[in-house]
Amino acid sequence: MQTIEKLLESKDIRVTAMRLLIYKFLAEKEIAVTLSDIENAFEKADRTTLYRTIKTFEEKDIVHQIDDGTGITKYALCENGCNCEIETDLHLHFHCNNCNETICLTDHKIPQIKVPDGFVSENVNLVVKGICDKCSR
Amino acid sequence: MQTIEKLLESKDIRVTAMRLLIYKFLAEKEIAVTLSDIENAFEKADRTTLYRTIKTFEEKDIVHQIDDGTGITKYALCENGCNCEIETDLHLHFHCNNCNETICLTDHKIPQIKVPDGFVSENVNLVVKGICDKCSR
DNA sequence: TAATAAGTGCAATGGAAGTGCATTTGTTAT
DNA sequence: ATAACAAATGCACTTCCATTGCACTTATTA
Repeated sequence: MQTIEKLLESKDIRVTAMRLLIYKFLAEKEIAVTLSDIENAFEKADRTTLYRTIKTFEEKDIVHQIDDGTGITKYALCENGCNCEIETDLHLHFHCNNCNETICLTDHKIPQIKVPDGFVSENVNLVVKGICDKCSR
Repeated sequence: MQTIEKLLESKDIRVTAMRLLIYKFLAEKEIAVTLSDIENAFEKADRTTLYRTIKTFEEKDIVHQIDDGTGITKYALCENGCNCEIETDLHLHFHCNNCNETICLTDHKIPQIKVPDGFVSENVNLVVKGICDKCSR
């Protein structure tokens, strides 16, 4: 996967075996994953390494953090051209109360939210909870 | 405060000194509070009691839980007639990145969110982050 | 007033996040 | 090529919040 290496390099991240594996793992997943998920997938690797890898990815805008209300932070790959830090680019997340999975609804942007005078909106976190398409069938 | 007692009884919650105090504490606060906040306010009481009291309040829809992304769950009193469990009644929460306080914007209802076919929306959690009115002055 | 249920307090557990330090691996310059 | 250096990884440990089990106290009801 030459492309992943290029991507990492373009973000000033050194290419290591671990990072390639974790990137691939995230890319295969369509859902947001917890640190434990990654841990289970790579039992040979140390938790700290996985933790720091994810944090590195997060800093470099390769993954974004999701707070779906379960109390456990999840992570998902940013899409091509995803600018997580830009407010207007924020998409919403769907958390299934049945299978407990959280997915990015990338093409569903968050509508403009009005806040009272004096309040300055910098960021919006929107999680819709319910039953996902797999579980509702 | 006869009214608080009536309220608790109407929700099938036994009136105790502790519960009245905690209710009053929450009523005085305009912001959402953490368990630690309550703990600090009632140093004589045990943490467990406070925890279970809040949980009881939550079950009976007297308070609602707020996940503002700080990783610490906060709680706030439901307003009169607030039906937290009803989707259409959901208000949004504002978290100030400066003073770290979270408040309910009760009169700001969450706009209708469209989800893809197959997805069933049951609940929406919306947290706007930024600078609150006190800090922006 | 005895019996019972609910509320409270103490102690302990578990899970996730985060940090310090030693070791290994990779990069760069001589 | 190799020494010097920087980054990455692994291990151990700590902290913080959430949660539970059990004993004890308080309130309710028969």
